[in-house]
Amino acid sequence: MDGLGRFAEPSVLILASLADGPKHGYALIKDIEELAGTTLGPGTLYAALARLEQRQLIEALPEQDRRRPYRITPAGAQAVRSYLEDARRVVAAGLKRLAAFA
Amino acid sequence: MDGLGRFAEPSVLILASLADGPKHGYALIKDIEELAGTTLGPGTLYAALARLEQRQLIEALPEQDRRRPYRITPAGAQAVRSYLEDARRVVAAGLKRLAAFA
DNA sequence: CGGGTTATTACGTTATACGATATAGCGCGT
DNA sequence: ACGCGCTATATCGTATAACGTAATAACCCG
Repeated sequence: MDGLGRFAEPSVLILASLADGPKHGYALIKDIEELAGTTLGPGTLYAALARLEQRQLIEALPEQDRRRPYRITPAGAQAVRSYLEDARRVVAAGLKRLAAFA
Repeated sequence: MDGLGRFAEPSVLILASLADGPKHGYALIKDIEELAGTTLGPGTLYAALARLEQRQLIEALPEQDRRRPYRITPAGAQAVRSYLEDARRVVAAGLKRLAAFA
């Protein structure tokens, strides 16, 4: 393992993935692999989904086949947008400092 | 409180702050407030410092006055750099999706 | 009808974030 | 001299969450 993990806050990755359109759990795992290069285990993913639904940042859609799709809510989109904008600033500031680092 | 926290992984913020030059704990709190707009409590900060030192991503310098300064190691710089570069990609991808979101 | 893929749920361990609290030296005004 | 607020660090407890593993089951294809 590296010193630090990678950037992989599951809830953020899930919301970002759902901005694309509704997806069910398994599809999220696959999409996030492409989006972020991280594979979320089922424990991580479904626990995070439950928390996000509880906070009303996502909402469940009617089950189809064996799939439980989720959709991002306006509150969820808002939350992830401000998170990502904040992150962009911090990441830029951090990289700038590192560039100057001997 | 917002739905999600802000982007604030203490260890990343600490390493980014130390890229500027060695600092002791209290100075880190102040610097990170400006860098990221987050105030780390003492519990968060000193615990994170201990973990980072244990992983040799930072190293302690001799105590001066009542201050215990830390310096980032090459391994620490490397770790935070790859973390931030990864984060930059993911954040950009996420914001792109959100921009297309109705 | 058997094996791999899709899909979800449940469980246990470990890490960590974070607030609260404790301690103490220091500088300054009165 | 006294108290107050700021600097500075340490420690404890709790709640949350990440994550691996395993269990379950339906589906498709050969």
